[in-house]
Amino acid sequence: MAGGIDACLSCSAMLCTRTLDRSMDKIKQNTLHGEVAVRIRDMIDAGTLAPGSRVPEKQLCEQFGVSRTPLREALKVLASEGFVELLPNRGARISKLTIDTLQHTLEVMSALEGLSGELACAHISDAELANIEALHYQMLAYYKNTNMAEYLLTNQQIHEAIVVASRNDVLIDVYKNLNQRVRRVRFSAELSREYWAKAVQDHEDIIAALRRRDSETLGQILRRHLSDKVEVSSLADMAEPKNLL
Amino acid sequence: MAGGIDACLSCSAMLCTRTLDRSMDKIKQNTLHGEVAVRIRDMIDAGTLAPGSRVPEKQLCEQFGVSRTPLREALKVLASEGFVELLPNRGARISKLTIDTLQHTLEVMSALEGLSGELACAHISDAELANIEALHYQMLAYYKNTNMAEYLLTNQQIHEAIVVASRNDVLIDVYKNLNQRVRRVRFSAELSREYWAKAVQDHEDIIAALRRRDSETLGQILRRHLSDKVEVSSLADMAEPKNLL
DNA sequence: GCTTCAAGAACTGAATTCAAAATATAAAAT
DNA sequence: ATTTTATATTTTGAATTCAGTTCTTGAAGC
Repeated sequence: MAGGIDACLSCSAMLCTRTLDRSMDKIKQNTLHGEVAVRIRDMIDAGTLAPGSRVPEKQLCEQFGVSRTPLREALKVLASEGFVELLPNRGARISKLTIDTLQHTLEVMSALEGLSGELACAHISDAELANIEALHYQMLAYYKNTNMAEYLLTNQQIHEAIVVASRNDVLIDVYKNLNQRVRRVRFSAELSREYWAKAVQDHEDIIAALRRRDSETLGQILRRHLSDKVEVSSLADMAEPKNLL
Repeated sequence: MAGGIDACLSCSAMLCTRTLDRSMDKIKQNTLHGEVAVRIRDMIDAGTLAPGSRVPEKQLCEQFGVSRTPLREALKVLASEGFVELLPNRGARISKLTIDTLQHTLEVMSALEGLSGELACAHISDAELANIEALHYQMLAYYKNTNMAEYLLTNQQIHEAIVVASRNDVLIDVYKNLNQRVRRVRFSAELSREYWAKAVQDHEDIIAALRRRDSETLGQILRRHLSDKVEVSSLADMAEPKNLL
């Protein structure tokens, strides 16, 4: 059981390597503190740094081979992103991801995806649409095979492609950040048969609206799509029990 | 002319003291780098640090009476928030706020306000609604008196109150951050008579929908309200000419 | 006069140092 | 035996230091 969860988490980390995060890397300059921040985020996702535990500065410095200065710079940034909390004179602690915060984050992401959909209808290229259609059929295949890990990955890629098609850099940036925050639990979700079927139907509608460039409809669907997930799916499974405040 | 702009900018800085920013301060711990970040943000808003110019580390250290360590920590955070850009081996530069970025930011804020409206209908208390109604009538008075500065201030307070009423902390946090990013130009906007009348009508509808707890309608209005502003108002006046890329 | 290059000064990024605070350990008292 | 107090150790926050880079200045060459 624990092994299964671990496997799933590392898969979710891998996913991000394959999708939005790395595709943005062209712009991103390689600062030392930035690299450290990436590593720490990954360790949080992987569970190597447990939510609620203190950040062992010295140990991480040795592990990364850097001094405390860039590490602490990274911690300030991670704090402003919500990954850690700064405790006065007690360093930093890994943030817990409560069900409330998860719900709130997915609500905001829904709103952003809704906007993405509207904007994407105005800006998407034929090539991008074709790519999304291809991902869609691939996803349907995974659904039919009950391959949930690959389904979730492809599903995520579709949503990211729509966000990118919005051509709104602020939107892309904020969405990416929020997605990172919930990464550690999103891909450990166990979808119920019922919900899964509903999500797939949503995606059929999403593709149809996108083909028609029907921004109104696409916006509506996407604003509900993720929020529904929060309500319908086994939310309790997504945020680890120990993370409930 | 320059004096007038300065006055307006300092007013916009003051505004934030009176509204969302400080009301959140209960939670916020006073870290040194955090204080420095606040000061630098204010200096950017006030124009003391000009967009496009390099950040004078040494000078600011002397001015704030701190060493470079906390200052540089603040700069990393400000970079992740988009206020400055980090140039490898060349320190930090104050970000320019282009018209595109402004437009993109207001679009995202619109989407967030739309969600706020929907959530506020479900969660708003009678006291909060009464407060918003009071602000609304106050704002109408400023409109009739053609007092644009106070109008914009009160307008902002209404929108913030709705966002807070959403009871979604992630939403409040992201909105606050985006609002900060555009603070420096938002309150220097010159509204046309025509647009101004339209905005006021929107607000009548907003209050009405809020009273009815009509989340559908309120969401729709709010999703358009700010975006319209972008299209209708004198956008060119909002982003300083020198900020156009 | 203008450009090119070199030496020095200033600045940046990151490691190190140091004082203050927190934590752990050990001794004393109940 | 348990709690309290005192001391030592560790950790944190921030200043300082230092190597490497960029910028400035001025002389040499075209």
